[in-house]
Amino acid sequence: MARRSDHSRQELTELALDKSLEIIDEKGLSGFSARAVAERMGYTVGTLYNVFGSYDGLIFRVNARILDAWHAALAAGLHKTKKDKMRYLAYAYLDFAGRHYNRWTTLFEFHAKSSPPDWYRDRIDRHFRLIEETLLARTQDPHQNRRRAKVLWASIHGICILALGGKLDVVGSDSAKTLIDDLLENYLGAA
Amino acid sequence: MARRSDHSRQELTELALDKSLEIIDEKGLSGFSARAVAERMGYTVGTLYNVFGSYDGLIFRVNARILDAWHAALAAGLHKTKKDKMRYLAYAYLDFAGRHYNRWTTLFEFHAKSSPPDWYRDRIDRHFRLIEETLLARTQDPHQNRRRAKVLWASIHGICILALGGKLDVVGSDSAKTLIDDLLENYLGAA
DNA sequence: CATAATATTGAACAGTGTTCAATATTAATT
DNA sequence: AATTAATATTGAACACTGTTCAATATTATG
Repeated sequence: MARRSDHSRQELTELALDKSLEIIDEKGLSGFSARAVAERMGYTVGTLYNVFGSYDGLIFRVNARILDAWHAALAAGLHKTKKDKMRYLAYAYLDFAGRHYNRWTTLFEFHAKSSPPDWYRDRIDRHFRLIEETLLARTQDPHQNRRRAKVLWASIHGICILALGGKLDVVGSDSAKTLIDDLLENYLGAA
Repeated sequence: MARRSDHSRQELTELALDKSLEIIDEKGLSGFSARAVAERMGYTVGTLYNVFGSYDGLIFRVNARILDAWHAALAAGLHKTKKDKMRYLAYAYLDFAGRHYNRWTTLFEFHAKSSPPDWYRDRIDRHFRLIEETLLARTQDPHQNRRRAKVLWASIHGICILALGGKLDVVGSDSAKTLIDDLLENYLGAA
């Protein structure tokens, strides 16, 4: 039996999240389970439930981790970019989704039974604000800006999720990148 | 015990698909299970597996039904529409997704372990061709046409899935319809 | 009418999230 | 230091999932 002094509560959550991402990287969400995580931690399901309360509670934390990494990857290069920030953002979006495909799809394949906690919604908002602020360099009208941000956000998401999921017959020249180029060219070029 | 003369094989599949859609309409994919379908049919799981082979096999058939209904809804009004067919198509897309939300999300929430059968891919292609052909009225270059169809297809999909899923803060004026309008206006207006 | 063929059943299996009494470990108190 | 209170950990149990398959019931065939 694992002694309770082996890991503090915080170390325990850290360990759980690490092992969770490990499993997701290896097998995706379908290979993910509470018992699988517990086993890799060297603990049992009970302990996991004592820490996270429920399966949903655990995955929300895992997804928050993924969102944090994703946001960091987007924001990092954005500050260094001077011209055409919007295009950089879209590329970086696609790049992360492709590089960490299993983590990225987990964000959307997971359908919680309960509604997301506040700290999770905050991370979604933060993600969205990135596009909104990048667009702000182009437009001044805040209403129009928000609407355009939503359209671009949703469109880029749609392109990534269908293209990377192999549901758009994207081969050769018509890669996901090309589609994003086409979207930005025509949508923003006209606006 | 149900006699095997009660329903022919075809009647059996029909019954199963009907009950499946019934459950999905009521509870969504999370309330859907092989046993639940069998129970409503008045049979047992074994019979269901004898007919459909596997859970994935069943759901692919259910989803094909949903795609058929969706395609019919899109195509029906499209032929009657004269001007701005593209806008009609996008509206009809959104309308079906909203009117039969549980059926629509089932199409995307279901993640098969096996790759889809040919007759399923055909239905996806047929769906995509609708946009492609509608666009053809605008452009002549087939390469450009295909690319634009993909971009629009993915973008509209992204808008619907995020907006209807409540992940875009779409309230008041910024409804999903408004976003679609904005997309078509700017993307096609420039092209 | 006997036999071959097959449709249907229901129990069994391994897996899932979830709960919770029993136990082991630590902290607090005397 | 010994006892007691508090809590972390366990593992069995529950209801559910998809899946399999021998046994049985039903129908078709010779």
